[in-house]
Amino acid sequence: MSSQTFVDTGDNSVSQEGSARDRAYQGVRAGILKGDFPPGSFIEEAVACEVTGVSRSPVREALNRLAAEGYLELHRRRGAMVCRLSATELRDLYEVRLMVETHAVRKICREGRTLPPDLLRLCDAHEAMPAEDLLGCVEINRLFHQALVAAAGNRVLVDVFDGLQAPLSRVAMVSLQQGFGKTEVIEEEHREMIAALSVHDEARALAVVERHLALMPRLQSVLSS
Amino acid sequence: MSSQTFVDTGDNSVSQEGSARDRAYQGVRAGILKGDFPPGSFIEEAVACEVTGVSRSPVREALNRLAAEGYLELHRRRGAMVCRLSATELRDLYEVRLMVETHAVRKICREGRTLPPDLLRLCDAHEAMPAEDLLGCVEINRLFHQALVAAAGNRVLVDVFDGLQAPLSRVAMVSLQQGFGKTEVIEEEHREMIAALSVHDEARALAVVERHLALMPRLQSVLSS
DNA sequence: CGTGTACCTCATGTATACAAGAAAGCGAGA
DNA sequence: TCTCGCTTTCTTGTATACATGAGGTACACG
Repeated sequence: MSSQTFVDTGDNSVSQEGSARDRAYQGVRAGILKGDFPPGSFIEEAVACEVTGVSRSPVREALNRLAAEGYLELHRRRGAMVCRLSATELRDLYEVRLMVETHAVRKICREGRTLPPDLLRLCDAHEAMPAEDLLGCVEINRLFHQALVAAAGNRVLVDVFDGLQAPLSRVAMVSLQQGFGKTEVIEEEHREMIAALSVHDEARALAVVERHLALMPRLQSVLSS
Repeated sequence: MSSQTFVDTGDNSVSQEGSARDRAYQGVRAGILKGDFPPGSFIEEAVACEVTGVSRSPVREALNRLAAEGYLELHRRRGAMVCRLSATELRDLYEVRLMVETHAVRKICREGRTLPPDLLRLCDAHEAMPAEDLLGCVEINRLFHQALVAAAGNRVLVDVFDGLQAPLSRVAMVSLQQGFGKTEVIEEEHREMIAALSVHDEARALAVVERHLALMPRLQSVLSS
């Protein structure tokens, strides 16, 4: 999640061992995604401290970062509320996501860009991933699309895409939990995209992307809870 | 700057009086834009404390926010470095900005959306603004384009646009300081955009936007210093 | 004179103590 | 019994103290 401007250490993994702030960030984020902190609920700093085992200073920084990424809403002197996902926001979100990925696909095809080998490896990793590791599946999926956008060669575009990831990850997580998203289908469509992009078939690639992104915004009701 | 997910108090002004964190944020941001902290330099927390008159806790939170917005790069155990703006990043940035504003313009025209009265008032405000208030001009310009994008009716798109503002504001600031951007020209083009959008003339509106956004990325040399 | 090492300094990362405001609970009056 | 207001308590906002690791300097050795 390189939306935050850190010196990227290169590893894009979920490094559990890092600073106290990182542990707090990972812990609270996982809690939100897994549903331990439901939408609309407030996360008290003290609770976050107990959960993650660090003191308030790094916890506050983690909460600030999660707010900047769109997981939380900070209410002055009230605390951090887990964002609700409304139906309209979901629609807006997928419209913007489609705009971004469409732009990337067009650029890749028109400029004849070569795809990085990461994309294929991510498909294999997706296949090898145990189906019960929901967080892992979501992460792999995120990395695939991120690599796709990155292949367009515009770093700012990747940053924008990363900025959408907070609600997208939550949607994906709920989607898998509810049994909507089938990982096999997703992976198959990913391979289709690679096939179309490899030969710079813009029309076909766009069609696949649109179909792929049209699947998800079904589960509005589940989210606002 | 609603990139940060706060409960918007409604006023979009630069409220100097707020929490200590806000004062620190405003102070350091202004210092970066005015050039007191040149690109590539490190901002020590102690210095930021002296400048803004608050203690390290709120200063750290302000620096974290500025990093999330793209003003600073946080180096672990090294501190906060003012981001350099490279030529390629500038190119990428304007490509993405054009994508966003183009999308907004298309949507406004195709869906026959009415423009908010704010747009005209912002033009008047721009005209009335004293030319020596560079920060104020940059802010007005930002608000105009933000309102334009907002008129498309997609909140996420506005958030994405806001996320681009850090480097855009810096470019605009340098542009004015160096005497590149003429405020009269900018304002005139703004009025042209409004005219084209009011009658939903998509082709003309797109042409104006492209011309308007093509002006700026001239001053690569000035920025990386 | 150049280089390497050890120590020292200082900035950041973390923890904790203090201040202030908000919300909930309690009591008195209507 | 309901309502208004006060007090109490708890949470967040801010300040400061302590821990840790990076970088610089000085000294010794080749």
